[in-house]
Amino acid sequence: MKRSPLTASRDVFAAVGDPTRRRLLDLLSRGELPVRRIAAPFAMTRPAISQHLGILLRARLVEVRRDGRERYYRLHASPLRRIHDWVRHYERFWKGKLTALGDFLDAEEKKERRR
Amino acid sequence: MKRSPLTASRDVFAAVGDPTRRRLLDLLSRGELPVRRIAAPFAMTRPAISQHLGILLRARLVEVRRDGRERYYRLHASPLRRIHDWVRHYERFWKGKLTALGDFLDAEEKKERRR
DNA sequence: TTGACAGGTAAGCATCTACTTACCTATTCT
DNA sequence: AGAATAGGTAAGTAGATGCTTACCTGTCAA
Repeated sequence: MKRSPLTASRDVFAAVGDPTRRRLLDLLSRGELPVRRIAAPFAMTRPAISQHLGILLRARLVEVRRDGRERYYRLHASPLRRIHDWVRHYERFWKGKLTALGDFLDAEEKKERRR
Repeated sequence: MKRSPLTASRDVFAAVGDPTRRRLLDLLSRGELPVRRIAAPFAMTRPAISQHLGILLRARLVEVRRDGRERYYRLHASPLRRIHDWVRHYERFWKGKLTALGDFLDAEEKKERRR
């Protein structure tokens, strides 16, 4: 699978694949914040946070609002819907409702393969 | 955020962050398959697929069963629950139910900050 | 207007990642 | 037994990632 240099910037899955960025979203789910405030609880420099925010921005997971010299970032959760929908497909598997059917299908497929 | 060399191996989010691995899970959701069958539809060599399966295995997203010289991989969806739970937390945001409250909280926080 | 603050951005670096090819072991088929 | 098949694993590589420091612009306050 080709991965252009900006994959994580666009792909919600990749964007959320990083634990720091997940923490950022969690933090922003409490309400909008200026960068300085966002960066404070993290053990990394502000530019690093800025870069993570840039990735979240390009994945449309956050929005910015300028106010004087500050930039307030706020959560924009809707792209997470894509992940939600994808995972939801698998819900039936871990809920066990499909175990029997799954096994049945597996067996059927094995028969198929033998032909 | 420190990332040991095997991060993706353990972290479900990272494991699922890769599009190829997502496709693998989708494929396996139809039933178990031997590696050769799994690799067929992918435009990449079998060892590459083997490595991806290794990562999914360490993330406990798949299980293997040996049968002669073949190894049947099958989906083990339950770790996806973690992602589901995490995303579900944000559901209320994109459903818009919290927009008004969100704005209210933002406003409150701004007042707070001004003090 | 000069300095301090907010924050984006470039350059550089160490490491990780997603592949490849080459090779090895276990099993089955003749 | 010997060849073919299934598939794991090592080593190498190009490029992506996650940081850092250095620097720049825009805004506010004295």
